[in-house]
Amino acid sequence: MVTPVVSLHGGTPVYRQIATVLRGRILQGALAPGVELASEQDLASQFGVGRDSVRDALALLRGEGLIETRRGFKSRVRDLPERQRVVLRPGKSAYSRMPTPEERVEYDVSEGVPVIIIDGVVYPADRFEIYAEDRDTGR
Amino acid sequence: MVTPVVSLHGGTPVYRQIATVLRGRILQGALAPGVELASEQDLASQFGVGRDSVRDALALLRGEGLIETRRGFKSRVRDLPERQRVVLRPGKSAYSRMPTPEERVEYDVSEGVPVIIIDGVVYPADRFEIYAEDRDTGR
DNA sequence: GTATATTTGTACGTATGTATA
DNA sequence: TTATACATACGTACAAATATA
Repeated sequence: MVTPVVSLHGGTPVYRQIATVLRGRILQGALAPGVELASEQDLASQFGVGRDSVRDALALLRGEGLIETRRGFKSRVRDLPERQRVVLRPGKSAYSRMPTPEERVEYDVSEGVPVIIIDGVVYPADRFEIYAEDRDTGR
Repeated sequence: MVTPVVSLHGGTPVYRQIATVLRGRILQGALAPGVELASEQDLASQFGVGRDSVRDALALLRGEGLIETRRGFKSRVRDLPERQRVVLRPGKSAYSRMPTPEERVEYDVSEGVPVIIIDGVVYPADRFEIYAEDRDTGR
């Protein structure tokens, strides 16, 4: 396979071009959940760019919740768990926002993952979804 | 006022220390919504660090939805609009995640702002909240 | 158990591009 | 036109966490 073209003169920043390539591989399945990406150094060599551009690209993907990175490890494609239902009772409301650093630690929320707030209770949005209960059927 | 202490040897990375200081000023009200922050260059001088550390700190705050940055402008504290209610009908579910780059453009979603998905419809989470309709009262 | 290498994180620098004032 | 400000992209160096020999 030929290394996808990344050009300095295409108008689009290099790091976004790289992010687009990697995002495509993830969404298309070439990079399956749980799979490790190449190291930043290797990606930089493969794309013929500096490590900075690769890191910016990976930061974008992290921000989209597509990959997760830990120091000492290569980046991995995120394995999205099934979302559990949280019932939103009639008359109640819910909103979503990014977590504070403290909340990220307390609830073990990955980068690029919002939280949902119901009655002041925090639900990481990658593990929970909201469900409006149907009174008639009770489910 | 004395410039808050930022130390290279405190264990906590400099850019996080700076983010903590600025976040505190925002949440405490010293930096009100709509107010401009000092330029990256000035902040770097004030804190006695490189521009990179300041930029990393601002990126954190952007990711938390606290500030917004536009090329050519100084960063500004975000002015959060009131959230409009979106009714979640009984039996329906909603979830939240970070938007794709395309969605961010299409729906004009700022950095650090998640989206809520109901029936495939995208709602920027800083402008909408979910409401479970109460059938008895109709509101 | 101890080094050594690998990998990401942090922090600095420089230069240039693009948008605004 | 000029100056300012943020964005991009390159580089270096070292720290911290992990994996390996």
